[in-house]
Amino acid sequence: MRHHIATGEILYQSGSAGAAWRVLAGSIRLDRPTPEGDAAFASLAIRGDVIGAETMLFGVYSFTATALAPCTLMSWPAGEGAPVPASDLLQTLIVTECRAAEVIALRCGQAAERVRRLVMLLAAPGADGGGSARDTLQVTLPPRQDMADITALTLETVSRMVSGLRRSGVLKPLTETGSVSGNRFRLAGSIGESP
Amino acid sequence: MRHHIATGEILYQSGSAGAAWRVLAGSIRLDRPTPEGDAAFASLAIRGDVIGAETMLFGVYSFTATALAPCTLMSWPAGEGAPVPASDLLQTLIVTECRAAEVIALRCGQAAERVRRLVMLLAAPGADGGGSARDTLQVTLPPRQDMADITALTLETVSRMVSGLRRSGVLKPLTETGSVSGNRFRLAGSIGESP
DNA sequence: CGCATTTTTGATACACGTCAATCTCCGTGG
DNA sequence: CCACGGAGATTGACGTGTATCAAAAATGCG
Repeated sequence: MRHHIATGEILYQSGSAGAAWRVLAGSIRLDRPTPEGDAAFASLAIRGDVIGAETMLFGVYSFTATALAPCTLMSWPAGEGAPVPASDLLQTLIVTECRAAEVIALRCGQAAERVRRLVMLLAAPGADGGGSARDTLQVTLPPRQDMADITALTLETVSRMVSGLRRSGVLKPLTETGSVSGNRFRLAGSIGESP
Repeated sequence: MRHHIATGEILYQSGSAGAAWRVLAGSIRLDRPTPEGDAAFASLAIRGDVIGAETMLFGVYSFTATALAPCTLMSWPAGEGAPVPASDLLQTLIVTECRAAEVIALRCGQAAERVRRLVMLLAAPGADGGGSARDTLQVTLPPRQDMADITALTLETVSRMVSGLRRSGVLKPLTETGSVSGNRFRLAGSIGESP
């Protein structure tokens, strides 16, 4: 029932058959095929979001879903055969609209601000072993190319901005127990820092 | 049942009570209030789109809707009291997702391309008196500041690009019978022109 | 250890933002 | 009817933030 995928893995392809999912942890990028044949970034899904709901009408996915970080997923709705309540669909619709608005906002303003906002959006309350890691936020940053696609910047600019966030102390490298995972960070100052 | 609003008019305000609408003609911008107090562009609605569906769950609008051109609207769903079929909600959800993806795409690439794509998106089959105005596309361009907000460019850059489109013959000024409407254009070459 | 991939850093160019002046379009009142 | 004034649109000159090109460094993997 629960499903796990690693960074870079494709959860489903546009056009293939399948069902909807709820993202329990991690982040997912959705791409849609362009008339020119290649795929363009279309949206972002984070913890709590439902993706692939279009299959309930079409049977096939409209977008391609790729993991931006290790993800935990669950098929949606929970009760397999049962019809989906209208309120659940509405809820999904609203969250989707808001997520879209946030992604659109990620493409406004200067590069440093945009990358910072993306990092904040991806951050989740620290889910480390302890249990009650209260107000510490953590992020697993996606590959730079993906961050660039999302923010409409280039890979190089994103890299520079991430370096800046590290230097300014907003991002502190985090080492998993045992191995060193290069893209995991702890966030200083949870919400609304200096610009 | 049918409702008309003019360019610049506000259809509804974020936070106020009301119901959902279907856009029959024209285009609408949706803005969401930011933490800083002001409003930021959130999404775009064009012919066929349903907006304000969140009121079915919350009772109040999450976004502020402003007309970008003279609009014709209709309350949604058509049958007032009746419960909305799940398939209609799904349909709305899917269209919303696609629209969001298109808006996100409007913020990729160079300025000229972006403005051209926005114009194409807003264009509708010529609805002039004739009846069967077959493959002629027409647009009523929004104020330049709104086009700038949508494409994440500046008012001045948008103005330059629109001028470029006029000079290159893509946009041909259109005069209404009698009065001259400054922002109405006819499109040369309906779909997929040279970049 | 050696190779492929990703990330980082640097130098340079250009597309777009910024500031400012002018123009056009309307409505208003003399 | 024309002068006046305001709002939006257009155009120009200039500076800068980011893209681009290129190379080195770090990371992961067999």
